[in-house]
Amino acid sequence: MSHPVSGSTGQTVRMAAGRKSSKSGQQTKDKILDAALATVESEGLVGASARAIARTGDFNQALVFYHFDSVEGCLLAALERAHARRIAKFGPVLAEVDQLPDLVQIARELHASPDDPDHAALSAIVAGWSSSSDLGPKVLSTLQPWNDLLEQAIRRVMAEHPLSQFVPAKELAYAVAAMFLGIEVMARLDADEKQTEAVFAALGGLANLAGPVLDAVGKQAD
Amino acid sequence: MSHPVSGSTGQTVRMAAGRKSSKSGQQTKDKILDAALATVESEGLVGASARAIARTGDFNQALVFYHFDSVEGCLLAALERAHARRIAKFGPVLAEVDQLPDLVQIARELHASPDDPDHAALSAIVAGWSSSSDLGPKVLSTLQPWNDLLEQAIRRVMAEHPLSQFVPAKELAYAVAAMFLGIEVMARLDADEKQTEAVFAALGGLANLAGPVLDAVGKQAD
DNA sequence: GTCTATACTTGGATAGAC
DNA sequence: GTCTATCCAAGTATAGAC
Repeated sequence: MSHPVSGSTGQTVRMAAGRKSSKSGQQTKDKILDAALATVESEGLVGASARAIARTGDFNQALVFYHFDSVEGCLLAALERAHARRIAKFGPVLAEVDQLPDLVQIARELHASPDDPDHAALSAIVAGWSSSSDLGPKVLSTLQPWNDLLEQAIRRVMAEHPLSQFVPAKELAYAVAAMFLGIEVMARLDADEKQTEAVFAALGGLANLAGPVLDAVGKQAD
Repeated sequence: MSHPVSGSTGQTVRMAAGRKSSKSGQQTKDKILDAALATVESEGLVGASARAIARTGDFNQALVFYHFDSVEGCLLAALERAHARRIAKFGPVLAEVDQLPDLVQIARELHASPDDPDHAALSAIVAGWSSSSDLGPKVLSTLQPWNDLLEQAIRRVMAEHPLSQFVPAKELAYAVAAMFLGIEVMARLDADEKQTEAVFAALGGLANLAGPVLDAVGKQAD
């Protein structure tokens, strides 16, 4: 069935003492992670069993355990890789934001970037793993960079504003991150994208409003 | 709606031709739903199988299928019952809110009411079922009352303010609901409650700030 | 009408082939 | 080092007892 060594001739580069190149291993890992995310997206987190993942990617289900020890480990690795990608792509932009509308715009792009099909799966994993033991902390630490970036962005937005001292940036960043997570979760429940679009549009509008309002308050505070 | 015949003695009332009262059936149903929520809370949504639920409630696992057809059906029923309870309890209060700080306060109470252990399970189900087909819409319609209540509350908060016409209450309600959902999801990932507490406190502070700010802008707009 | 014993399906994990 | 055949546990669901 199928072709485990598609494309390449299976050229396992020979290294010292019978060790093969780790290249094929890495490729397989990537293939598994791709399949894992795709499966979560199509079947939901509950339906993402090792077998289902293997069906999606057309490989033997035991590979999941060989490469990642367990299904949970596999999904965690997928989560981490996808987040790393997204941070790499959006982190630099986010690090420059100093206006509220830009922040909303980035969230909007994060929500629906066509080249990033992982997206829907991410919120499903984060949300679905509000379960026990050691997974929570690990997921949380994967998410942490976003919070940090958001916190700094909020500080830049409020910089030099007279009210900035009353705005707890860390907690607000947490709340904003929670909001975007919540929107993703709701979007997955909702069939039509239009409502989500409307919400982002409304947030954008409010963000545009916030600038002048804060300015007005700033003047009045003088 | 709660117990139609609460307060009676709990005997199996004999009816014509060997039919028993449906009361025992209802009691069993409630027992199952209680166990279902408790299981989601302790094992996570993924771990909430019929067997796990039955273990928690100490009954035969097949009862889940007899009374609710499927595990999904059981969890959906549990979700609906719990939300109905919460709406019954907090709906009237929410319907009176006309100030931002009160809104945050209600969210805070919703988050941790000691007599309502269902809470953590709810967000887990909502979040985890961002999966396929017909579940999404059903969950969404269960959630709808909250959105409506929030929308009206926002309209009352903004009533007669010069900027009210620029605030899309429906979309903002959606975003606020998403935020609270997101906070619950994050809270389940997080081990310590302190961070969540801090976030609610910060939101409360900001809400207190918002009143004067909006007033100031209102004056300036004249 | 209510519940249990049991049949059958799928999933996780490993011992061993290549 | 990579992958497959196979085992056993756990899951869903029903046929039939009470």
